[in-house]
Amino acid sequence: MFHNLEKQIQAVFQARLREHFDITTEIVIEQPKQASFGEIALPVAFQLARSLKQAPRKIAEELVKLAGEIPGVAAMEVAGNGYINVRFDRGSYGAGLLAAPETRGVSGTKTVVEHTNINPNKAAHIGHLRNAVLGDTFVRMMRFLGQRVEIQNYIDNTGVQVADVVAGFHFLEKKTTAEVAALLNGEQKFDYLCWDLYARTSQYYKEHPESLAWRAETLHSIEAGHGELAEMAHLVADAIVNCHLATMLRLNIQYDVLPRESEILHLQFWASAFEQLKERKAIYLETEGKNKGCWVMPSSAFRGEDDANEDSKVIVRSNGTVTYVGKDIAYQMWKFGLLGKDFHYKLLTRYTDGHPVWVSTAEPQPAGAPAFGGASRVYNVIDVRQSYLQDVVVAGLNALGYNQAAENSIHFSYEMVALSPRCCVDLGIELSEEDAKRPYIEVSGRKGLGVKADDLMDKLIETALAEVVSRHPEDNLAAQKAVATEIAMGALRYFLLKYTRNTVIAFDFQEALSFEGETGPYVQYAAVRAQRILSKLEDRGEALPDFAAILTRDALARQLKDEDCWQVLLAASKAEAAVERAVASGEPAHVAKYAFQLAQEFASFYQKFKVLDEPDAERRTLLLWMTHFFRQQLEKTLAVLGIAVPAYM
RNA sequence: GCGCCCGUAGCUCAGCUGGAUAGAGCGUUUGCCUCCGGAGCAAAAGGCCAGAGGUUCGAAUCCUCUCGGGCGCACCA
Repeated sequence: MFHNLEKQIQAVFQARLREHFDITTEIVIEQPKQASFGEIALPVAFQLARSLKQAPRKIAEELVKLAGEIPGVAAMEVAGNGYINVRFDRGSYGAGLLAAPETRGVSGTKTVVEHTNINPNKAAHIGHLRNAVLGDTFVRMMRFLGQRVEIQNYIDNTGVQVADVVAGFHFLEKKTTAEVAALLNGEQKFDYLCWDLYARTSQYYKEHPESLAWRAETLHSIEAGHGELAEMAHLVADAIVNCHLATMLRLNIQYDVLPRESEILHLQFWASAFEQLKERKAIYLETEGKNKGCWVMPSSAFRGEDDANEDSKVIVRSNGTVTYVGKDIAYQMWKFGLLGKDFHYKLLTRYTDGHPVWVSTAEPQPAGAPAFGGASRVYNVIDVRQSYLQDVVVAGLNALGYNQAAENSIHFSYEMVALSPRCCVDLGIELSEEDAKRPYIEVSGRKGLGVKADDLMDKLIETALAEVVSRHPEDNLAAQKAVATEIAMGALRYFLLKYTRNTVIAFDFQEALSFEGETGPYVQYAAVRAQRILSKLEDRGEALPDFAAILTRDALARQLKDEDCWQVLLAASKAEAAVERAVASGEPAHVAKYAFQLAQEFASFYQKFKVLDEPDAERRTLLLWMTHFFRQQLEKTLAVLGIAVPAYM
């Protein structure tokens, strides 16, 4: 509704400018500094002042005259040096909201979002959570706007990190595959056990460099695809993937398909990409220097001509094996349907709502899997430190002549989650004097330094449960736990989303565990209170009034003269516009910010108006409708953020 | 050395493609439960937007330089 009206007003001004001044320009719309100035403001006169050689104010006055009557607009005023402030016709705006819920079609082209991508060798930590929550929320945002999106979670089940844990089990702990298998259902969570083992193995390498031969042997076995070590690697990786899926599900994060590196190798995805790269001369065989014997991509391809003297990037090592970037180019080509090959898929599991998760496999399977990949746009949610490698992947596509795909390959980058020095102290981690002075300490899987995702969630639930129990001692424990869980997960998702992507989060328990102020629970609380008013109405034996029948356009115009009511309604009507803007700017934080502002508006409304005790019938109906509308918009916005509305708080 | 990002209230952060008097939350101070539950509301204090130049009607936002901080630049992923 809000957005449509904006578009109409833009169109009118554009048309008038064309007709009378022969000018084609974008009509910028902004929010007036003060709400009392109107609903939207147009600074267009300033833009034109120069070319028309007239004072902005004069131009603005003329434009207002030329614009004439616009449906849905009550008045336009020139203010300041030349702003055009537009006031909506409140009656018709309200009637529009009441009449037509917004509907959207579903787009035909597919977008792929790749996120999570955790090495399957240890428990997930908060840094992984930021990745998954950002990716998941961005998917929800796009789906909300009617776009078709496929969620991929890439599994590097054949890499160094898995190999190190396998080497730890086999060489350090002298365990057989059967013995490792027995640990899967043991007392300690398997991903936690591997977390410790990974840190221990890394430490052992450091102290005994000769033991790095274990890694080489393990990697070799994994690549060959048979033997005890390869078998153990599969066991470990598959088990950890299941742990990760369970961890993410706690935050309501699901996937469509898990493409695995083992299949990229076995199905020879790289061979196809390699042929194309050689044919197009995107890479060449280096014959001298330190990269002699490697296939490399010249730096000019991904750095620009100015830095042509920079190092080129090795794609195939002198021993014939392909690097990570090479595999990633092949994988990226597959996502766009440009590789000429596909995985086979088998059903890995179904979520309780029936949604299937597929996993790649090397053997042909009976039909049943949907068509994956073949996207027209791809978002890779990867932290900003890998920008350089993502640039190389895009350069690869460009060098192959796939410029369209290159252009639609988006590195959805974000900054890391680090630990605040205080947080390290809380965790009992000793810091060097130098580190203690730093603004934040980087998480390190190799050192076992970090906050595990499941631990954090447990702690949040525990904290929330204490609150719930003290506020609602009458309810049973299971219900209390369910509510506490929704609050805790809401708090966590909001915490990870409130920062814009390129802000480093210095993690701090005190802030993450807060349920007051700009937090998820604050927003949830607003929705719960709105719902509570509506259920109180039922408790009193009343049904929801027939809003449309009572709230005619005239009645709305009458009632919405109240500035406070109008502002709340206006804010609530902007949910769709807020999501649209956030998708355009690629910033989930904007949706979080909007949700918070909306909750603030309602909290204020709630304090000011006693909805159920309102004596005037028409006004009471309006307040009830606003409460209902607000609740609906808030729930919708929270759903986009992946946050539930608890039954009570 | 080269490249990218950042520097806004005591602290943590917003500030959409330049636009009206720079905004939140936390913390501090002060009010508000005869209630649709206070995980809340109302209000106060708190700013040379790191610094210096420039571009223009107009700069926290764009350009240049300086200072301070972070991250990249493997035959690791």
